[in-house]
Amino acid sequence: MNTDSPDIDEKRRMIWQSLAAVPAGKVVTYGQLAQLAGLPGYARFVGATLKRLPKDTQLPWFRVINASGKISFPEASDAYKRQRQRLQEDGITVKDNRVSLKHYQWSP
DNA sequence: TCCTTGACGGAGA
DNA sequence: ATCTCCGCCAAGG
Repeated sequence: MNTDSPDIDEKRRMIWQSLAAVPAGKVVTYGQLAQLAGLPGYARFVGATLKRLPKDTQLPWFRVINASGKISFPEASDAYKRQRQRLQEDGITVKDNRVSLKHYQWSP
C-alpha cells in the first residue's frame, strides 16, 4: 500500500512515464528527465525515484546518466558495472566512465 | 521537528 | 579538465 502524499506520488508517475519513452541507444541526464516530466529543478528527485524502482523493473533506468556524461555510481560498485553493461548492450560506447552526450543524448 | 544524506547540476576558481 | 560551493527537493534518522 502507498502511504506517500498524492502529490509526491504523482511526480513519480510523471517521471516513470517520461523514462519509459527513452529509446534504446539513447541516454538522458537526470535533470533532462526531470524537465521532460514537467518538473524542472527536480534532478535530485529523479535519482531518488530511480533508487526506489524494483530490481526487476522494465523501465530503462540505465539510460539515465549525470550531466557530466558519467554514470553516477562508484566505478568499483556492482551498480556501476550493471549500468555500464546495459548501456553497452544498447550499443552505447562507455569510455573511461564516460558517455558522449553529443552522440547519444536523446532529444524528443 | 531538526539535521543529514543523496543515482543532481550550475557557477566559479 | 577538476574541484569546491551552494541551491535544490525528498527521504531517513
